[in-house]
Amino acid sequence: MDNKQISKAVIKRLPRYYRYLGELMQDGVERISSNELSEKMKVTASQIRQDLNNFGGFGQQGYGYNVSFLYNEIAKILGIDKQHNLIIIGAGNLGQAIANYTNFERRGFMIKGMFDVNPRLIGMTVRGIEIYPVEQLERFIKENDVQIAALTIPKERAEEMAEKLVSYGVKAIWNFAHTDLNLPSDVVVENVHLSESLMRLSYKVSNMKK
Amino acid sequence: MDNKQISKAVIKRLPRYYRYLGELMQDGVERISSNELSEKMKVTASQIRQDLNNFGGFGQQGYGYNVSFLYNEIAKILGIDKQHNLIIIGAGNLGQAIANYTNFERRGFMIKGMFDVNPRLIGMTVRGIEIYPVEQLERFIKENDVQIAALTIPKERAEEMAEKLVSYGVKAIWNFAHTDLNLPSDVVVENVHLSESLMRLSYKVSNMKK
DNA sequence: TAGATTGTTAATCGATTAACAATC
DNA sequence: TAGATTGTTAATCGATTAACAATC
Repeated sequence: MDNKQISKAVIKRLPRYYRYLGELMQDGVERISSNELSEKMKVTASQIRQDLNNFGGFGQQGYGYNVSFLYNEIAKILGIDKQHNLIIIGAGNLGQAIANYTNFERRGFMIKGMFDVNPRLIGMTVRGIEIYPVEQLERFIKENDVQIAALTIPKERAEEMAEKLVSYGVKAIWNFAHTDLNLPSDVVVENVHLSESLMRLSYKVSNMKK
Repeated sequence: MDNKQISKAVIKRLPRYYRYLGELMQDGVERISSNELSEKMKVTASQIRQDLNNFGGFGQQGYGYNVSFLYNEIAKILGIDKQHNLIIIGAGNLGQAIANYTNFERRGFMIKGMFDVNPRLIGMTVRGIEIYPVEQLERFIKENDVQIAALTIPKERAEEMAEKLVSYGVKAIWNFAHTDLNLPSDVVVENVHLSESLMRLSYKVSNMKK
């Protein structure tokens, strides 16, 4: 919809704005200025105004921002005002952890099914979500209009599986495997590399001492 | 040890270098130039050289970098050449997923125990790691020299628990709770906010179309 | 209207890339 | 020595912050 390219740094911050605005709503706050919000979030008010103005003038001079309006606008920007169908590849602990997390569904991410190669898991359910054999992937993806696949399998099989998923019509991979996926440029990949996160933590601990 | 401040962007990239170097080692590659590595990793050779030179001259003109030497140097920088004792707070799926991930231990992160409030879980073990009641936290942390705590509990109890952990001597929190922790500045926090990651994915999917 | 606060331009800061002399 | 490639300085690019006129 927008023509000018929004910077990656801005996108990265949007979900955090969304989270804070949600909390403000729960607390019954109706309006907030960029200055108040900046104190809460520990960022500059300037950055908040700059970020939001990438998408349009959501505020009002002399008043600030209407919390619930802004909340909904950010939801639209993030595309979480629409439903997304999601499957989980790999029904191990991590896959099950994701399946158990009900908040995703509240944000429009419908977990349609889980898939695994382990015959002992097939047919079991996690919070009502069934585990299917990977042989049924193609049909399932097409029948259920699956756009997103969470990939929680060992890195050795990740790339091959990702390619398969894409060929079946998946548009986005939420990649938990400890490897980079090389996929066509029209496929979206969001990486969650836990081991890298832990190493960054290690760096900070090791180089603390001040 | 170093005096000049290393930029956050550089630190963020280090674990990825480490991963690629590890793979090169496994493939029996002994030396690599910044140019070859840049092609593999899809970054500029300039960036690689700049990044590494924050920490010292690891390469050699006309030769490139010795893979295993560089691998070990980055391990030292990241502090993963030393052992870190870690506990997991919250023995749900996510906590168990972390406990099951053996690679962490290969990198020196020893998972000493898990803790939960649910009496039904107490005494159970995950891959030999025992689940203890939270009442034993203080003693356990002191007796086992625990530096790092992975926090996989609901956001409502996260801040309070984090403060407790810090008061017991924990120096770093690996935070999976969907909230920001406000802790003393000498405590290290590394956030893994899965719901924010999924929203970023949603943004990318929704604004794709090119 | 006066006060408050946005939207937006300009200034600053930091990070990335390019270029090349140093040197193995 | 000649060729290759680093280490490092300089140039560019992008992101953040400051400032203030516009306006509710």
